[in-house]
Amino acid sequence: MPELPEVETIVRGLQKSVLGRKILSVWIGKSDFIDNPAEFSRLSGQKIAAVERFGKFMLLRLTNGEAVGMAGADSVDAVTESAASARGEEYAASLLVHLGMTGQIAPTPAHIPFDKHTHVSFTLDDGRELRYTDPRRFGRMAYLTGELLAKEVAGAGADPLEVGAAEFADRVRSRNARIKALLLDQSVFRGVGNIYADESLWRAKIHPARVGAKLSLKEAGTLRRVLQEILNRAIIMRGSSISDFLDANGEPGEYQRHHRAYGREGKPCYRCRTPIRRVIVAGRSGYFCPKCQPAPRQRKSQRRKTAR
DNA sequence: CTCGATCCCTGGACGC
DNA sequence: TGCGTCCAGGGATCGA
Repeated sequence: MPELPEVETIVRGLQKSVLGRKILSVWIGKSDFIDNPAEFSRLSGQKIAAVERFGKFMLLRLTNGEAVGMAGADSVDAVTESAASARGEEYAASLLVHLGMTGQIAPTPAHIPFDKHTHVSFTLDDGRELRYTDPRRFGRMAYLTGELLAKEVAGAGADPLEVGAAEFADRVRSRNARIKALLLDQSVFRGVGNIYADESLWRAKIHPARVGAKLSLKEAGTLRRVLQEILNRAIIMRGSSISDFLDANGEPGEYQRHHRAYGREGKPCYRCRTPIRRVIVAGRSGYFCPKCQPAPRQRKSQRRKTAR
């Protein structure tokens, strides 16, 4: 399940492998995970000018190989466009890619047969094909121009690696939802998923069902610090390979070896040896140490819902 | 606002 | 070997 570190790993791989390549043509198989598949024909002829990560999204920034301006664009517009482009502020369009649970994207030599679940393939000008493969199709792709992209970006939460202590504490402590739900909410912090939520809560010794507003300033500060440490460390280790995550070179990440809570139900806590437990919080499995991460006093609305 | 439930989808685990 | 069943889970959506 690609979260921030895994997406960052893939983005860095794509920056090395496809930056500057021109898309010659597009092939689409199943398209039910694409916002606007008809628009994809516009990708032909465009150049991949940048690859960026935005939360769990990847953005392939595109510049038009041909004249950028619309019909009738005069030279002033052309100069403006060029200057803006040089500053890296504007692109003709962007291809938004979300890997969902099982999505993979990688350049592949054209002679290699398609994987069973390859749904999109971009033929590049160097003979390779940038292929998107996703068995469960929980991912998402969209061809976005400036305004659509702006709308997409507007609702996103803070980047957990960039957010300051004050803003982090405010985003958490102004909410009555449980901290696990807040960490998973992409409109609060963009990029955090189940693994790194559990890992950071374990490190901060905070129970996943604690209410955001009831965290102390000190707890919020600790949580931010360990979350950033964990994400940065995971990026260095090229992410966690839980199911089938592979980086751009087909190599698994290493960070799963450092998991302290996620997936460790019944195994001893690395701090106190108490068996790790699993609960459902915010509709997701949550792994935690019942001793190190003491449960909050029960609210009437959250009585035991985990039995089934 | 916050919650749980439901759906999307397929592969893998498990039971027989 | 081969079924059937259950489950995982990011995110959208809906009703409570």
